[in-house]
Amino acid sequence: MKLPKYRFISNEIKDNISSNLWQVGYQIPSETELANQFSASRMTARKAVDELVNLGVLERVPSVGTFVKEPVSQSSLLEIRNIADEISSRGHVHKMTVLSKLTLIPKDNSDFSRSLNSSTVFKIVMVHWENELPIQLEERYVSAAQIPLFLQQDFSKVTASEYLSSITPVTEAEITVEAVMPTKILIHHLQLDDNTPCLKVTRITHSYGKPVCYAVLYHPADRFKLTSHLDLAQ
Amino acid sequence: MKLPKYRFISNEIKDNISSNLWQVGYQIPSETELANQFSASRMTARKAVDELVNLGVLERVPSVGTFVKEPVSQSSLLEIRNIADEISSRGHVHKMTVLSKLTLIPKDNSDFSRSLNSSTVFKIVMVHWENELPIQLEERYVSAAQIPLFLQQDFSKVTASEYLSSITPVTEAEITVEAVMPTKILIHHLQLDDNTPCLKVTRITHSYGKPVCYAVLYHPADRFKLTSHLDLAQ
DNA sequence: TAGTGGTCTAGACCACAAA
DNA sequence: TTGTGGTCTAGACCACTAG
Repeated sequence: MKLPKYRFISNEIKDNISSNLWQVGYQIPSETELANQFSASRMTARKAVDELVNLGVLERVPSVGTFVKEPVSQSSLLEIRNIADEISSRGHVHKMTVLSKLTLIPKDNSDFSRSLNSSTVFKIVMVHWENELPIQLEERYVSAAQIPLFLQQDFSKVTASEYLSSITPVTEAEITVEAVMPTKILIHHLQLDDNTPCLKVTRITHSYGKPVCYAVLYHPADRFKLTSHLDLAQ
Repeated sequence: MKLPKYRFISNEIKDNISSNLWQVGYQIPSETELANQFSASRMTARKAVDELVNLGVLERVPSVGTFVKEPVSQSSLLEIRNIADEISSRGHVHKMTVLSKLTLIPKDNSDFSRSLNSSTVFKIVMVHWENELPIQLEERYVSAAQIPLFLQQDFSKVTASEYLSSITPVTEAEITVEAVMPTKILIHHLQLDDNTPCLKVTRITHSYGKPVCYAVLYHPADRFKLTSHLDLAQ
């Protein structure tokens, strides 16, 4: 029932971070210092730091120090990464333009209405840019009943998926990936040759069993790959 | 450039597992024993075990011992299902034809040689058919040193991925998905129009850290979608 | 009771980065 | 030169399990 000392230390560190006392980029006390502060050996202090490094909360830089790490946006597996983060993690500039916002009463035969199962649906169409080059056209449908303020958000500051997951966590996702030839609209907005295929990613996200969002993402083949790393052990 | 001792120990353990000397459920030597075997302190031996526990390769049972853990079967997440199973689960007939079998001494600049890191590589090219319609062209590269009998298998009975996982379990995978226009060879073998894009799936699988297989799978866009279901909760 | 993993200590030496 | 993390040692005590 007793808390190990290293766990106590790592909890204290976590508290300092979650209370914003130690913000992203902050250099935490050295292992020796932590050991002194908590009257522990360096090995024990180090083990506390180890835990948080493995959790992705801290980052070690040899010979320099240990720092509070930028939290990774979404979950680990075939992670639905935030496109804005992904672009900026490549050191590039992300921009977003909205093509249209609509409120729809879906016909029952459309794909998204079957999935969302809602009487009123918001639709938004956006283009994401990486360094002035369009990289993704995003069509997104959400249930108006669940996310009533969806269309009033400014998605150039907080991406649509960030906004949605701040309201309601994503617990499940269905993903479909296809290769398609672009429509005229896609050719125009993504500035394509007519012979460039596109990756079409259709993603239905659920929150505790309820469908939240139906999204269709188009990416020019020559500017985009989908990658994922799987750890099958465990 | 020197390998830390704990890494050396964990490599030795991994070797014992991947060579099937220590099978699933096997109780590995205790930490004290490992320390003696490798002339290390118990803390160092323990750190080696820690690594593999975190990787999900080993499992500790307090007061009892440490055991080789069951790897989760390949099917769980974003699984690329066995194409034969998938086709027959749709009630269709699967057939496979081999286009070529080769033994290669890879040049260092090829994608697969960088990944496989092997001096001799087997390559096999196959086409999978669903009800007399070609649905996938598979290019597969494996390390000759690791899988010496690869080319002698009859993959119409046991698929290549089944054979490989019977020899050595897949513990990790890197997957890349792209949309590409087909080459002439693809157009011919997959019986395509020249305007049909293809999904190109590149998959590198590892077994306990060692690369096992580099596979490139091409699917006609109009006959194939990649789907996957994710449970993000927990 | 003997053996296991879980925790902890008080040292030590190293390579490296920054001042 | 100083401080950092990276590694390593040779002990120690504990709670727990199994024979």
